[in-house]
Parts: sequence; structure tokens; C-alpha cells
Amino acid sequence: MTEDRLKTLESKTRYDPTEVEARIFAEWMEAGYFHPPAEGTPEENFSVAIPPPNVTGALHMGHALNGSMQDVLVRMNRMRGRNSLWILGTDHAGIATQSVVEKMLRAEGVSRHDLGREEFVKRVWEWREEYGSRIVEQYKRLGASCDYERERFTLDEGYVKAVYRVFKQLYDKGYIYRDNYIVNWDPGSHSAISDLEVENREVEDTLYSIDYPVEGSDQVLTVATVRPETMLADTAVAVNPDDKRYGDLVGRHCILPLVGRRLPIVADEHVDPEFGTGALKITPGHDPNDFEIGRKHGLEEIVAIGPDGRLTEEAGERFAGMTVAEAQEAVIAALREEGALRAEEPYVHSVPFSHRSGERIEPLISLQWFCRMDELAAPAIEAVESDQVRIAPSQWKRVYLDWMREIRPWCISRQLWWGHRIPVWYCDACEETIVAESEPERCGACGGELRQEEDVLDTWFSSAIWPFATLGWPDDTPELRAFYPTSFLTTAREILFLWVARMIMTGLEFAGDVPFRDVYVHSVIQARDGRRMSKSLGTGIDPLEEIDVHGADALRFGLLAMSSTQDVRYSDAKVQQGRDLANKLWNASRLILLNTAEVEAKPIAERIEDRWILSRLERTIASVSEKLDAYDFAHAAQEAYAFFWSELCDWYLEIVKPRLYEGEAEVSANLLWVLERTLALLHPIMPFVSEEVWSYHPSREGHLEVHSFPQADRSLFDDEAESKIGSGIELTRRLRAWRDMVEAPAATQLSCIVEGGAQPEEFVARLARFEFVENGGDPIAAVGPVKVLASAEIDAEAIAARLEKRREELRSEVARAEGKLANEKFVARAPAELVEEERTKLERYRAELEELAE
RNA sequence: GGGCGCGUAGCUCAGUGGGAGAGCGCUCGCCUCACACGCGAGAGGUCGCUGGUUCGAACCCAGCCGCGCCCACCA
Repeated sequence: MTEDRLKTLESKTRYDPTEVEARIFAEWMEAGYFHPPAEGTPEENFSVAIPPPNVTGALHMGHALNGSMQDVLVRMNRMRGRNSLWILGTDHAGIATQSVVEKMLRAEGVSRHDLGREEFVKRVWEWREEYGSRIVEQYKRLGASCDYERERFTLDEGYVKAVYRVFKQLYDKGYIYRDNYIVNWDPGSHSAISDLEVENREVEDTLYSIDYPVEGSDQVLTVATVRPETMLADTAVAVNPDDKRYGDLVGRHCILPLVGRRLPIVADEHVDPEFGTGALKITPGHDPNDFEIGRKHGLEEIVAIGPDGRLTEEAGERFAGMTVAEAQEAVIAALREEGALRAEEPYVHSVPFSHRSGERIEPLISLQWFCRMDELAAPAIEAVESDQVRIAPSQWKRVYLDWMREIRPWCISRQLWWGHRIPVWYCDACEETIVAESEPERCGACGGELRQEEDVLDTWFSSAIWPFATLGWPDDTPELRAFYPTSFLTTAREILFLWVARMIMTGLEFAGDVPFRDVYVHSVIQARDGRRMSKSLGTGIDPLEEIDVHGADALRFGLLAMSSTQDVRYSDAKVQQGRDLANKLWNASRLILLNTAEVEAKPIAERIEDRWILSRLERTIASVSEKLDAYDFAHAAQEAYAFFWSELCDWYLEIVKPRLYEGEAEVSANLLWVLERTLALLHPIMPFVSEEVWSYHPSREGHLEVHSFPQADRSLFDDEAESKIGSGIELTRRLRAWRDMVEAPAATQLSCIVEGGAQPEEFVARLARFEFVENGGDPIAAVGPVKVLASAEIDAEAIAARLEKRREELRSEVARAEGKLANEKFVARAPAELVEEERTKLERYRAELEELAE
């Protein structure tokens, strides 16, 4: 060790992550550990594809938790000697990115339409060059050991090729088609969006009842609606076929107020006779249910609301050009004037909103591209049913299957400029439609000019192929052969359908295998007050700030320790626990490294306390590894913590200090051994501090990052040592408690004797600050197997109180055991060893109580 | 409307058939030659409520009360 480093070790009593983390990360990058060769088979290797963050994104707690879990597994497997790849990349995030750049342009007073499509897309690329790597840099702060040399982007050249290949093949199979269909129109992003991007919110609206006169009679049909303006596009009225009230009206017509259109009265089972009057106005152009009913009955489809959210010519010139809200007001006023408005009442119901823009969805019929999902879903259902893909925790398996079994066509076109422009070309001359992986020059049929489809693909269409497209598919690359299928995927449940399900479908269809073997659905970290973390609510906690203050190791430990299977509130205490752990690791290591003799690190299981710590260490290794392998990160982290803090620091280090200070070789070898195994065990969870401490290890070269992950050595498990040292610890605790109880001053030397039986371990006297004597003095109290002798400086009353307290405890224990044993059924039916155990305890308590009798 | 999950110490959470646990906070005593981001000792809980199963229930079952999330086309 150089003078400098020795000095650091001697003088620095507090671990400073900020100084360490950047330096260590640079060392790992320099060494190229994160960039594995494309060799071996997917079974031998370990690989994970990161859920690609949006290029516009900034690292949030979800990423931090998700990233910590992936990094733990990747590092652990890398240390186990497996060729480990963590695929990194970003998502072009159509709507999100387009709106960020549009907003920027707006600040310059320019709209994207001013620029035109080509120039606008160029500007988005410029934006991406400048800001797109921000989140990647943030992953580095977390310590994520991704392969930064293989970074991908969903719009890079090779990726586009993969997307177009997929589109073409799905089209050729007849899964992708173009249709006029009712879609979720998002007036905010001026695009259609898929069902999964819609969220329903409870809204208080007004429910209006409107009279529709029946043609050729003075009867009226009263219909109820929360959207009176859509009546302008009504093309029928429906009643339930079993509804006796209206049986004779089916087949006749109503006259639509304000418009005068003749509306057929149809019978449809969808109509609930209990609701309102049992008559339902049908607007196929602007309501998903009505659309279904309309198609079933061959009704006319009128679209009266345009993509700009304003009423069109179809609504009649009286209303054309109005916004939806204006039209609603105008329609109500007009109906009132005509006396057709029968009633209005407040009405709470759920209404679709765009998850993207937050605006209320406007359902309308438009010409869009769809992908039929049934054929793709079938093998993806089978893959999960048969556990080729395992989903944990297990309840999510069923959620996945339920959704997949009800899957509906996916609207994949978006009216945006930023994204994969749909690879379809139209020939205006001969009306030919050409789908191709690259742009054709001329129409193959007539040689005419071609014009490319304006729409782009849903962003999720390209993320659906992430695990294999990032590895070079459709080419047969070494990466694909070495790392596909990937091993593991961890995700938030909110994208189980949006992303995970679709990856399984495309993986099976195009890459010939499932995309990953295990899916772990992690919990959600909520804000401190239990609300969801969100930028708009201002409830987000910035992981980078937490890293600045406490260090990446602290945040990683904290997140892993706090996150169990259920959602949890963000716990500052857990992150601090992580910070304290890093500090303690540094300090315990200082104690060891500065005091051990120059020996090789190795386990020497001779003395009882050495056997004890080795046994505890190996059991901890077994248990922590088992938990990590089962994705139980929280318990793994806390168990490693408990071993290091309580057993290693609080007990073993204190027990062996005298030997350590003497520079005893045996204890030195053991301590170095225990330290290095502990560091290696903790490294996947806290890579920085463990690597830093490792660099001071006198006899180990190279980085801990590529050292082997410990495997439990069961031959060191030692029940005898655990039991003996366990009783020593127990006795120490009781003696200390006794000291406190009688308020003995710290400096007071107390004595005790042991009558018969085995002599307690040496450390008991030292750590409890007692002296064990052979004989002499007045025994005044029994503490476990020892008797404390009288001393001038302790308070007699306190001793009496202590004795009484113990007697009380014993009496209650005796009563409990007696009660249990008096129960004949317990004795008869409980397992024999349990009954025996109870008898033994009872005898022991009775004996001690007798000894303490006044 | 359907589904999933949660109510355990002041707070945040583990535990899921045989004597209630952790971290933080709190109280008391310690700057003891690794660490005050520390050490030692404590206090603190009818395990939401009511029934049931069992020799035995925080844990299994049923009902109820509160809370959260997901899915769903009742205008």
C-alpha cells in the first residue's frame, strides 16, 4: 500500500461516496467489464434488456428501483463467471418527444406546420443529439453496469429495418389492415391512441333527457345522454327486444329534433331497459358501443366532430365550426326552445381521458391501421401457461392471461411526425397500395408516382421487438445467438400489457423463442405521503438528489430494502440505513485492514469464535444468494445488513479485538477472509463502497467487480459453535442489562462466580465488564448460570427490584407452560417433541424460580 | 360490474398455524484507542372488527368495516 493510501485509511473516519463513485465507475468502464463478447449460448450467458427509457426522460424512482434490481442480477451473474450483457438503449417516444420539441419551437414562435414535416423531424433529431443521452448518463450515476458500447435507439438505422420487416411480415400474413373504425381520438396530441393509453376518470356531467318524436304519431321516445351535441350524428334509436313498452315501435322511425333526420328504431340486446326510459340514441360515429350496434344493424355512420375537436359540416351549418363545448351549449339551448328537453340531472360516470395529453378522449370513426392480435396472442398465452415465461409474483400471471384471452385489435397508426413512418406507399394513378421494407421508386403496377403513408407507428410497436431488435435482428448476428432469449425482465405492472405482453408475442412470432425466461413485476414506490410520485403533483423524489446527498450505494440499498411485493411509501430511513451501512463498511474495514498481520486471507476454523463467524458467514451467503436468485431483493439486502452489522461488527469484531491488536496470524487470516467474502456478497447491491474497500485489500489484485461471487461452503456450517457462542452472547446481554438495572457506574468492577457447569467464554466477562472469580463474596443475584457477588457500590433496592422482576417473568412463564400442559388435548394431539419441549421449559423455569425464592 | 391487494409498535414495513420482528423515532447511559452516519440498555403492540375451523390462529375459512390498484361499452 502506498503512503497516500495508508494515510487515507488511517485518517478518513467517514466514507465519502461522492469522491469515490465517479472514479470507480470510470475504472470499470475503462476495463470494459460491461461489454461482454458475443460468445457462448443464451443458456450459459446472462442477459437483460433494459426497459428503454424515453429519450426525453429523466431518471425517476421507478428507473432507479428497476435499474437497481437489474444491476444486482447482472453483477451477481457476472461475478459468477457468466458472460453477462445488460442491453441499454432509449425509446424515441413518439408523442412525448414530439411535444417537447413542439413546445420548444412554440417558445421561438414557430409551429411544426410552419417548418414542414422534413424540417421538423430534423429539429427533433437535433434535439435528440443534444439531450438524448442525458438519461444514459444518469443511469451511470446509479452504477448501472449496462453495456454502454452497445447502446441502441428505437429509431437508429438497424432498428428501423427491424420495425419495417415486422410490419411487412404482419401485413403479408393479413394481420395488419387499414380500416374505418371508431378510435380513441386524443385532441391533445391530434392523434388516435390505443385502448391502453386511455385512462378512465370519474367525472360529474349532466344527464339530459331528450324527446324524439315517433314518426306518424304523437308518441315520443325519450333518450338520455351526457353528450347532447352528438345527437347531430345520431342515426338510430335502439330499444331492448324484450321491452314490452316498445315492441310495436321497432321497425318504425323517429324524427331527430333540430335535424329532422329519420332514425330507424331498432331492437338490440345491449340496451338496458332499466336505465332511463329504456331507449338509447345511437351515434355510431362518436360512441364505441353505438358503433358496434351500428355495424350490427347496418346503420349509417355520420362523423360530425372533426380531428380538431370542432363540429363539421355534417353537423349542419348551424353548428359547424363550434367546439364541442360550444356545440353542447347551443344544442341544449335549441332543444329547450323546441320544448324537446325533458329533463337534466347531475350524473357521475367514468369518462375516458388521454394518458398522454390528459385531454378528454373524443371517440370518432377514422381511417387507421390496425393489427389483429388473436393469432399472435395464442402462442404467447401458451408460453406463459406452460411457464416458458415465468411471471412473478404469481398473481400477475393470471392478470396477463386474463387480458390476453380478451385481446382486441390494436390501433397502431398515429397522426404524428416523429416516429417510424408507416412503410406503405400509395399510387394515386392506379390506387395500388404497396407495403415494402424500403422505399420503392415507382408503382410496380402502373409505374406511377408513389406517396408514402403520412402516419407513424405507435411507439409501442417498436418497443415490442426490443429484446431481439437490439441484438441485431433481422440479421443473424453473434449477439442474437449468444444472448437471445434474455434471462430476465423486471418491470412495473403498468406496462405489463403495453409492453411485456407484446414482447412475448413478437418474440415468438419473429425471433422464434420467448424474449425472456423470467418476468419480475416489482412494486411501486409511492411518495412519502402515500400518493403516487408524479411530476404534475409535485410528489416526485429525484433519485439524483438522493445520490448526491447519500450516495448511489445508499439509494440502491434503500430502494431494494424498502421494496417488497406490495407498494410502499418512499422511506428516507431505509436510504439512510444504506448510507450508514456504507460508512460502517468503510470503518470496519479500516479496523481490519490497519490491524491485521501480513497473512493470506483464509478461513481457519480452530477457535470456537472463529468457527462461529465462519458458520454465520456461510449461512448468510447461502440465504442471501437464495433470496437474490428468487428476486427477493428486500430480504436479501436486510439479511446481509443484519449479518454484517450485528454479527460481524457488534459481536465478532468486539470478541476478537485483543487478538487482532496483538497481530495474531490466525485471526488476521480469518478477518481478511470474512471481510472479502462479505464485500463480494454485498457488491451487487452496493458496488461502489465494496469496490473501494476491496482496493485496499493487501493480497487481492484487480477489481471486485470481476472477482467470484461467494458460494456457500456448507462444510463450515457449525451448529456447536453457533450454540456455544450464542449462549455467550445471551449471557453477555443479560449481564449488561443487569448492570444497567442496578445502575452500576461504568467504572465499577463487578464480580461473579459460576457454580458448576461450563465456564462462560472469555469475551463474556470482558464485554459485560464483569470479573469471573473462583469463589468468595456474597452471591446476591443469579443471572443465568452465574451469580453476581455483592459490591459496595451497587444499590440494594435496585437488586431487589431486579429480582422481583425476574420472579414475575418466571411466574408468568410457569403459568403459561402449566396451562398448556394441563390441556389434555394439547398433550394428546400436538407433536410429541413440542410437548416435550414445553415440559423441559417448565422444569427449567420452576428450578430458577426456586433458586430466586425470597 | 368483475378482479387483485392491503389494514401488525408513534412512523414505514417484514412475518403468514406452535412463545410478536426490523429500520427510523422515543427514553436512559456512554465522545470505550473502526465508526456519534457510533456503542450499550430499555419503553412501546386486545396483529381492523365479528364469527368459525384447530389441542393451538396475526397466520386458514366466512362475513363485516376501512383503504388502494387494475380491468370493464350501461347511455
